[in-house]
Formats: sequence, structure tokens, C-alpha cells
Amino acid sequence: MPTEHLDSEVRRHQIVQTARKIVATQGMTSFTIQELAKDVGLSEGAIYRHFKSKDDILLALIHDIERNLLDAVSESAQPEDGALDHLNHLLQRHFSSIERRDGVSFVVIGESLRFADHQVNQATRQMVESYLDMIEGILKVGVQKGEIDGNVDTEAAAVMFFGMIQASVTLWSFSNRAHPLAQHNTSLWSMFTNGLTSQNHKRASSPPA
Amino acid sequence: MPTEHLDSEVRRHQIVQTARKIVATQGMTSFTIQELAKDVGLSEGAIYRHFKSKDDILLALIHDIERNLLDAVSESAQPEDGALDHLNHLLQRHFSSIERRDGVSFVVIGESLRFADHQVNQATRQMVESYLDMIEGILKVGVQKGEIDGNVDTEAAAVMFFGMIQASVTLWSFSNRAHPLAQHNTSLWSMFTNGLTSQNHKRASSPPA
DNA sequence: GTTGCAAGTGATTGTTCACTTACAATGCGA
DNA sequence: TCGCATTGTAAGTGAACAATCACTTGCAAC
Repeated sequence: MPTEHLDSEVRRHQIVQTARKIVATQGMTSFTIQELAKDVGLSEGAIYRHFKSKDDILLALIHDIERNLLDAVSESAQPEDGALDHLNHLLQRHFSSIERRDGVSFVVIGESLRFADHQVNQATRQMVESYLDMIEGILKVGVQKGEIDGNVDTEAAAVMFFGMIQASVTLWSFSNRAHPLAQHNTSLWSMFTNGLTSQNHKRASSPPA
Repeated sequence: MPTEHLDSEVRRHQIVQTARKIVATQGMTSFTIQELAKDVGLSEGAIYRHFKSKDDILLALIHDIERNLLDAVSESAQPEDGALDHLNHLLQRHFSSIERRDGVSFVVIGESLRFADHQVNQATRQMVESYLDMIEGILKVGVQKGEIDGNVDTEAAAVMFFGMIQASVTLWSFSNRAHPLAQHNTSLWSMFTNGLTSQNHKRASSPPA
């Protein structure tokens, strides 16, 4: 029992990363203080030296996830790529990180949303909003470059992109993580891009904030 | 306190419908035996006269939802409609029933999946599979009638349809059920149909079972 | 080395949960 | 109207959980 005394900053990071691992591999219901303490290698009481509540840990985790998510967006951009290439890389990156279980998607976090307290709820909402904004930003670049039809509602397209990931992950977890997550990847992607590049688009009447 | 003795069949139905209402309006975490008993107007013990466990109730609820879901599919078909019209009506029907809170979507149920026992898990999986099969069936009719491009991967298209609903509902609940669920409806639908009707489709290499 | 304090322990508290038990009321067929 | 299974109740059980408590340990400054 190495009852090592580490700096709180170090411990906080350890705890959040362990929480991330638990949620990613075992789901939100396994995310208990007991399990967390066991995995970090500390007593339950020690956890509370570094976080004032379980929700406080969840909040830190969400911010960590948000950072990772936004990093994924920027890191999946390649020099000579168009907007659509960028999104395609991002999609594949999400799939593989979820499959490898080293990423916690907003899908998994979605679980938590409905029973989290107000602060956690708001942070999650903020995270998803930031993500969608970035996707929409990429899409707008594509429109400017002429890659994407100018009549496309970029906000709705971002929702569509989000939906592709969410549905894939949901169905994948329904099938006990059997067949590869990216199974429909090519077909989905081709449908998505076709939807963006062809004519006859109709926009929603009025999107007020 | 009218301690009325009703037939077990009647009670079972009452209990399942009350469970449905709780899950739809307050989420899975509020679905407790205590809450359920209170809402039905019975004691907790009485619940166990009619169901042997909470999972047993959940199982009955899932079958109820499945029936409703498949009814929605057939009822949203109109005589002279094409396949795309049919799907569009279905989409709108889903949205409005979720918004009215008298329907429990597979999205809400998705919450439960990760911590349900094996039997519940399997039933949910079965439900989603049946649903996707029906969507794919409609899409195939569309292909035969020439409404939909013959190169479209109908299985992936069904996933896409599923994703549109799931993403919309998720974002809607993230925003505290503020703006109408069908806000992006038109734009999403137009993207979806464009993806189905235009050329340059690629199919996934091999979808084994 | 002593002292001060952050980091650790693990027993315990109070609450919520699914589920059980002992007993009472109901209503139906004979 | 009586017998009796069925449906109901109220008061439990124990397990899991987040959180707290009194107390101990390790580290570093003086």
C-alpha cells in the first residue's frame, strides 16, 4: 500500500483520466466513487480531498472531453484538404477512438445529461454547442470554396453529421460492439456528401438564435 | 383510500402505461418502483403482485414501445404516397409525439440499454432492429419505384434516417426542450432526400450479416 | 528534530433503492 | 353467507451509494 502523497493537481488529473476510462469502457453506471477510488488506488475519502463532489468530477471530465473533442477537430485538418475531406477524416477519427475505447464520445455523455445537476447539464450543452459550431464552421468554408452547394443549411448539415456519428455508435453498442463501427462508413459518407453537393435544397424558414 | 381489487391484466396495463409516462416526461432515472407505485396509486408491494421485477416491467414497456413504433410506421403510410413521402410523414409523426411527451422514443430507451440486464438489452436491440428493417423496407420500395437511386445502400440510409431523429431529439433535450423539435425538419429532410436521389453513390464493401 | 499542513485512511452516516414479509381487505363462486 | 384465492397494504430488509468524520501519515521549512 504505497500511501504516496502527491500534489493535488497531479491527483486531480489522475482522477479525471480514471473517470474517463471507467465511463468509456464500462458506462456511466459504473462510474461510482467506490469504483473510481479503487481504480485510482486511493481510498474513497481521498477522492474528496481533490473534488468536492461527484458532480464536480463529472464537470471536470466534461471539460476534459470538450478539449479533446475540439482538438480532434483541428488535428484532423490536413494542409491541402477541402472541407469535406476534413470532415471525413474527423468522422473516421471519432469512430476509431470510440472503437479503441480511449475516447468518450458526446454520445456516451448524453447518457449522463438527463440525470445530472444543472451545472453539469449546462456544461454538456455548452460542449455540444461548441462542437456543432466548429462543424458548421468547416461546412461554411466548404460553401465559400464552392465544394458545397450554397443553398445548404449549414446548421442542419452539422446536425446531420452529428446524427451520423450518434446513430452509428448507438447501433454499434446495441450489437455488443461486434462488427466494426465504420461498417457503413463509406455508404453514409457518400449519402452525406451527395446531400450537400446536389441541387434542390430547401432551407428552414427562420432559425431564431 | 379505495383499495380496489382489479384484474391483473388491467393492472399490468396501467402499470406499463404509467411507466411509459414517467420515462417520457422525467427520464429513466425517475423510473423507480416508489415513483411508479405513487403514480399508479398503489403500494410498492402491490406492483410486485403483477410483475416479478423492475426489469420485468421494463421488458413489458419495451415491447409496448416496439408495438407503438411499428404502428407509427404503418399508420403514417398514405394511399397515394411514395416511399419518401411515407418516411417524411413518419419523421414528422415521431417529432410531434416526442414533443407532446406521449411517446417514448428509442432515443430515450437508449439510455437504459447500457445498464439493463441481458434480457432487456436483447429486447431493445430487437426493437431497434425491427424498426430499421421496416425503414429499409420502405426505402427498397422507393428504389423499385425509381424514386430512389438504385445505387443507394438502403441499410446505411436507414441508419441515416435513424440518426436524423436521434440527433434532433438529443439536441432538443439539450436545449431544455425550448425551440420546436421540427425546426431543422425541412432542411434535414431536403438533405436526406438529395442524398438518396443523386448519383455518385458508393456502397460499403461487404456487410456480413 | 520538531512543527505545520496537505494528503491519506477506513469506519460510519444517512439516503435511496429494489424487493420481501406478515397481515388485511375484496370479491367471487358455491 | 361462507370459503378462499386474489389483490391489496404497511412495515420492513439489506445492498449500494455519496459524503463525512476522527484520525494518521508523509513531506518540507525552519
